[in-house]
Amino acid sequence: MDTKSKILDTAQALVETIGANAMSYQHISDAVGIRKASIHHHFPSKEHLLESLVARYETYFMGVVDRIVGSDKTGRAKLKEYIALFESTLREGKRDKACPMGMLGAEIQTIGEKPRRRVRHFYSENDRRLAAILEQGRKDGSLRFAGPAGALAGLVFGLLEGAMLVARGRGSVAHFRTVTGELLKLLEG
Amino acid sequence: MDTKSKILDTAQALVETIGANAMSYQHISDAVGIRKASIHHHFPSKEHLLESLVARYETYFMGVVDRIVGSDKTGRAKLKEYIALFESTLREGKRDKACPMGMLGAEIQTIGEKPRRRVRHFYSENDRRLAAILEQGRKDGSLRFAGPAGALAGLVFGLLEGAMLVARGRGSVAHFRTVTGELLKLLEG
DNA sequence: GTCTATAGCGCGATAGAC
DNA sequence: GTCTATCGCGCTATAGAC
Repeated sequence: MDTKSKILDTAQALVETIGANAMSYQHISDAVGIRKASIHHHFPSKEHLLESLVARYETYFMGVVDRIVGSDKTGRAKLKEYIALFESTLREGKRDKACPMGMLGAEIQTIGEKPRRRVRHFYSENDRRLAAILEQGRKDGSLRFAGPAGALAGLVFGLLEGAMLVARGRGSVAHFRTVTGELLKLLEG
Repeated sequence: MDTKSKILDTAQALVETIGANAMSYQHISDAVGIRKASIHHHFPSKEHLLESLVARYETYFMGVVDRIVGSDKTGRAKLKEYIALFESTLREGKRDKACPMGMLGAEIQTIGEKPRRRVRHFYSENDRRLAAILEQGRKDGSLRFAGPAGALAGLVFGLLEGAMLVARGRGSVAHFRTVTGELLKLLEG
């Protein structure tokens, strides 16, 4: 695997556990096994690094979600798979991880203009796909709710981000599972 | 107002906007109008400062919530007031603010052991009160849901924290209102 | 209780050799 | 593309005068 990807992998893991503000070139240097100056060769500034990180994550995440959307399942089954994506991040590694887009959302005022725009773009792209899943569920009868699917998509995504942060704060994946189970119950009427 | 309170007020506003990691003694020094060394006289270390901040916020917040719980209203009306607390924080000041306990939840790995314990304690105390509001709503018929009220309390709180972060990321209080409106619709059956 | 002064460190970033 | 070396800054924290 090339150095650039190794740097991004490490940076992403750091954002997921301690956040972008607490992450440093020194951390990445130690983990990847190259010097700080070499990181600057690939990513001239921290803002560039974060921008690349968000762009890569959006490509990866939307690819996974697109496969879920395009599969041959009920809306409710797709929603369950979507939720499972977040739970798998939470369970990853030794220490609980939060969604990188949730962490960067919390740090949105300090990450710089370009990363900020990328994070907003991620939110928009995600909402479109999640709304499509929910709308399908309503049409095929596997989910029950009133009003625009986009509004409910905002609820579901906000819930997943918040529940991850709280669950991690409590050191409890069980808490996350309880909360998402509750959501599914509400949407099954 | 005494210096200690001024320092805590400023620190809290900073946590709500940029987070604990981005907040520095220099920021507080500039805003309060005293020197960095004077802040250390009141709070020997940043960890002490954060610990006091969370303790004070819990006392304040639970006091407000207790008044809501003890009032003569339906469970649904109380839930609306509880939600309004979060929206008022989001609208506060020039730049959108997030809930300080949500911000510290995101930064939970880097704030130190004592503040971490206080944040967890806040979550527990909050859940008890929110569950009581929801349970009352179910009994008086103003809210409809199945299963333990504690599980739904986790859902509601997670949603509020997450929706605040996402709404702030999008620079849109309207997003928060849409999402919380959607939650109330789901709980009204 | 507030001040000046400073220690000591880690940060992001750059210059230039190889 | 990676290295050594270093710059300049901001950070938390401390010592000691007033």
